[in-house]
Amino acid sequence: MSTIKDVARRAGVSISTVSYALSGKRSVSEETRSRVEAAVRALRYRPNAGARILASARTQILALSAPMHDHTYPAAFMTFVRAVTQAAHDHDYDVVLLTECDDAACESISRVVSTGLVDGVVLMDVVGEDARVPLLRALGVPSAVIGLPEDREGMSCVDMDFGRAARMCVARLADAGCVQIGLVGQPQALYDRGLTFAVRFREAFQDECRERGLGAAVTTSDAPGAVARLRTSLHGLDAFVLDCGEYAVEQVLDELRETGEHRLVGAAQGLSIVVGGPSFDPGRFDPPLDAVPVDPVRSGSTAVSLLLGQVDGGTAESVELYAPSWVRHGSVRNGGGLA
Amino acid sequence: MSTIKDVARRAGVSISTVSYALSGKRSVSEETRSRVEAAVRALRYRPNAGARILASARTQILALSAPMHDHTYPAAFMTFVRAVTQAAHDHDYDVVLLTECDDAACESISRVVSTGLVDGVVLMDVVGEDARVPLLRALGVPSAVIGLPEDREGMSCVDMDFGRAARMCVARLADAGCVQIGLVGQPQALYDRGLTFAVRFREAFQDECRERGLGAAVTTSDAPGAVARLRTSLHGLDAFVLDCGEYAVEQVLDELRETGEHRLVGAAQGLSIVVGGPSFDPGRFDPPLDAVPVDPVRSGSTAVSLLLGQVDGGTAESVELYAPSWVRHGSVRNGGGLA
DNA sequence: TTGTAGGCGTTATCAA
DNA sequence: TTGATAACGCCTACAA
Repeated sequence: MSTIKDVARRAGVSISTVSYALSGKRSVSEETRSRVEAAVRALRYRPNAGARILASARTQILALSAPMHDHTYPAAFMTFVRAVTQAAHDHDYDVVLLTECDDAACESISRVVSTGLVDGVVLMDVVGEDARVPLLRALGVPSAVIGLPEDREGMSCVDMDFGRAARMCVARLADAGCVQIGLVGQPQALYDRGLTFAVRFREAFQDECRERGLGAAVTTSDAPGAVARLRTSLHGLDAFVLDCGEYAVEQVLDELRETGEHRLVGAAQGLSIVVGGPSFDPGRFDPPLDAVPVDPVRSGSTAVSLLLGQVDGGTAESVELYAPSWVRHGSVRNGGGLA
Repeated sequence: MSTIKDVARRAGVSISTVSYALSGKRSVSEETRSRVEAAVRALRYRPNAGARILASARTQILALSAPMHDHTYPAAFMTFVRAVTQAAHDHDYDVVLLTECDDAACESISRVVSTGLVDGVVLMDVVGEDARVPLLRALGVPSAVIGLPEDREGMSCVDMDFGRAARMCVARLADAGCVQIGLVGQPQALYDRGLTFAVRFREAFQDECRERGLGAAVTTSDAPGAVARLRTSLHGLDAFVLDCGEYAVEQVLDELRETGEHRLVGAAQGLSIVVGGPSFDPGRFDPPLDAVPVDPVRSGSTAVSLLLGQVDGGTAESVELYAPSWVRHGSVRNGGGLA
């Protein structure tokens, strides 16, 4: 491996000139610059990461804390991880992936931060009272949170507005003439863990139904039979909101299939269905389903931008809850009150 | 942030003594060691990553090249990524995740290697003629491949023996008395890309059926209707081998459900089904399915071990194809010829 | 058992 | 516009 010294010698200039020619942090004559560039190419020079980090106190690396536990949805995990790494690479950053949970997650974060391995930390999969949040604050490291922890003083957060998403689902169903709405929520464990997107969605769903005087029932997607469970507590059910994983959506459709009701999804006299906040494609079900999907790319790139803003000396504390948008596939009657 | 200098001063020893006390690379008296440790705790000292990397030419970081394209299975991706990061952490290594595909994947790899950011590279999702393989060889960097590229001279590879897995599926079905076997393979795109596990499985399936004089038919899982397609080309179908994604497995079961055949899966006169090489749980289907699953933890930890062996000066070139093992859930009649 | 000191490859300050 | 040179923080021969 050739070093900056070799480049300097070959280009007939000093080391510092090479450094500046490459970083552009001070002006260099056109002629020297091209001599330096030629030498760089000839020697296939690449600045050494360790030396650069030591001298500049910038690593061009950020940590992504993406804890993986039994209830992690693979599709969501993958999509968000991809979005964050993509956004990071767009800004010439690499990503160190930390997959531990709970205490081990905190230990990993403190290790990479306090050894100076990373310039900042992105948090995925946050819960209401997330131990990583006070940790990041204590460490005083640039950071961004995908999700909405309770305690967000001084934190930068980004997420879809799941409350608004739930209200949007209810509103459209109501506009379409539905009056008895059942929610198939996440597995109970997610609420117990306090995953904020799930909690926010469910609460807003109930609030909106109450405010509109609609019948509402709620169940979780731990076991099959969600449709039957909802029907026992709410008669005349005419719409479903599915805030659950891909597989649970399939189970609901299977249940409807047994009675042939799946053929009437979206029909004037049939059931209406909408999926809340999926990170998978709601159009590939049979029948295709309307949805209010999250936007992982937006979440990821916003998180990275918020983070890098702090690295460059900016301030933190900004919460970006972006508006949900509706994706129509015809599973809500009357086109969701708009047709 | 306190440095090794602060620790040395506080402990009343020299810098090198602190270094040695912490690394254990030379003996230190019990008394000084404890004084050093006390100082480390008091100052919350953590060695600086950049400095350590620069001085030691070891980064304790490895790159995981896990290209994400449209056909990537989320569950498999997640499981393997987790396994690799877990194994790396067990060896005090961090993982830089590279998600780009094709040329961009190669560029990322050469960047992190030639800047000296990583000590080695793990490859996931390799295809037969994978451009990353010759690249790694040219770079002369420690590496390990999860999968089996054509050209593996000087490479360390690990994977389940998918050929043997396919033969095992056929053998058990044959032992159970099945004579007409249909394979639902991966989407065509995976074969076109040359993903080795898919190709190896399919070829071995066909070979084994031929050698045993069994009827065999093959289709892909691009579109629903796999069962019907197989039946048009093979009459009297009595067994299925499913080497495909989770969703495609569901579709096959749905198809059988329409005719009520799903109730006879595994029965003496019914259909037999086995899933080849899944990284998802085959027991959660209805009915639960027998399978010959991959072992992502084994693949990941073996890959990391092979890699770190090279970092410590060992040699490369070793191919570990571990034997498949059968997971029984009752979807093959006669218990797979063993009951 | 411990200390001294050179070097790792950059960046950035200070002169020129 | 350019060049010396002092950090950056740690590791590790070499000495004692």
